[in-house]
Amino acid sequence: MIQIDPRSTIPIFEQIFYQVRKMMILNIFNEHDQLPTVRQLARDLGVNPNTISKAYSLCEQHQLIQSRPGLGYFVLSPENAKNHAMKDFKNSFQDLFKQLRDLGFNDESIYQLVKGELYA
Amino acid sequence: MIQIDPRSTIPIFEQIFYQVRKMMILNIFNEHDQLPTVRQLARDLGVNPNTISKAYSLCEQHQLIQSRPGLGYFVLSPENAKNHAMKDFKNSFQDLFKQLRDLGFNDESIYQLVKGELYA
Amino acid sequence: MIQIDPRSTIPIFEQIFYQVRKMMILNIFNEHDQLPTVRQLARDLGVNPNTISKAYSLCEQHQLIQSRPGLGYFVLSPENAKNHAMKDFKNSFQDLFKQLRDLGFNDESIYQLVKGELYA
Amino acid sequence: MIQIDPRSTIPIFEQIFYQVRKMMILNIFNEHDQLPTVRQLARDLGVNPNTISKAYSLCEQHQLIQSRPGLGYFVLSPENAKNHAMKDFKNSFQDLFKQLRDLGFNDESIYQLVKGELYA
DNA sequence: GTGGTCTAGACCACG
DNA sequence: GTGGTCTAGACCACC
Repeated sequence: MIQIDPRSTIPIFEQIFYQVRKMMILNIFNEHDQLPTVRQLARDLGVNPNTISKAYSLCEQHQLIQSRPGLGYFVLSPENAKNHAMKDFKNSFQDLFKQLRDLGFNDESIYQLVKGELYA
Repeated sequence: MIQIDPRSTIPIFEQIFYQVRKMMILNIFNEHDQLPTVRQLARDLGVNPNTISKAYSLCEQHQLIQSRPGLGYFVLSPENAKNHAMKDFKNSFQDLFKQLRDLGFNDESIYQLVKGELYA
Repeated sequence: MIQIDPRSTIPIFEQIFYQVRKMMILNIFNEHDQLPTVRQLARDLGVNPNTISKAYSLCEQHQLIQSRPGLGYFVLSPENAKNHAMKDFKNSFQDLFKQLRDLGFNDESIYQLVKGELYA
Repeated sequence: MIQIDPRSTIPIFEQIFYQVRKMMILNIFNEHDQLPTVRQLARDLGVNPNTISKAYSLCEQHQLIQSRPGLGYFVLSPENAKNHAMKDFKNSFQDLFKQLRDLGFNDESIYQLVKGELYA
């Protein structure tokens, strides 16, 4: 289910982080579910187990999943996943708005630009 | 006039690229103007001249400025700068929209989200 | 009666060791009492029997309980449990004091810190 | 200046984290100072550069230091280091108090125990 | 079996 | 030169 693009500039471990977060938001991974084991996912994706560990550790840092040594990784809070993602998106939009304002755009013109793109 | 943030995660050469593009859009740099020399700007910003060269090369590559060997770099087309920036912004918005749609958001909810952030 | 937290970072076999020690100190387990059998406790807690064995072995190793092959495990000495726990606590405090002293704290400031926390 | 004990049960990367935090608190590392480079410290301590990276990343996660790719790691906030350490110590004391209370100790007897150990 | 740590060594981007 | 990513493979503790 998890897919990566080895040619992307985004590091593999980050891609996996986003994928796990996404699947938690889409309720494909639910609370208390066990994630694919580090070794299994490494085999499936054809990457090194350390890379998976790094991805899962990143998820754990952000309180999305939890490791139980000897057992595996388990989904902690899909709610956190959603909040985390929304925060990211809001920051991204605010960053873009700020850059546009710095370029002389007023809010009305930004609004028109965004609207045009959304319904393009 | 050009300012960089050494603590930012954005590479310095990219920051300079964006700043040059921005100053062309704001008509601070106008057509045919000469840009600061590589060495001068390197001194002013306290960075490696190679970094300035890389930034200027990036500008040239995108048809914003032009090098005249032995003389320096000169503004080519503020119009190109504006088009280039708009293309970037549109791509950024489209990327965010795509990610949100992948997370199950429909266009109406994306619209509400963006609107809420813009007039926050 | 014995409870564990599978989400804790403390290994389960250690948690069980501490619980047994605690129940001996609180006179819930008294001298000569038989402990729950390895299999029974494993079922009750939903953990691997090997984990229980490891916990009981640890208790035995510290002279808290005694195995009688073919019969089970029996409480040896609640007194030892208490002494063992006190030694642990004293070591923990001494470790913390040492670390604080290494950070430049004098005994008076440590005293104030601890007092503040105790009666917080 | 940084020292590790390879035989300790505490992972090397954590030992280094604590050492860096300590040296920031003791003003051996001051704001904006550059830390030893990853490769240099790896050579000095005789460990793998990846281990140093992991230690430094941990420091960065906790907002103690900051990486500037291509330049090195730099001290961010000795104040954060102090706050972070104090939080750790307070949690440790509270944990010990809680365990003692669970064993039937009242605050007065805990107070006497700690006082006795501190001025032992 | 599981995750966690560590080593050795390669390659890349940035300055 | 710097840090960042990734691989391959080892060893450990825990279950």
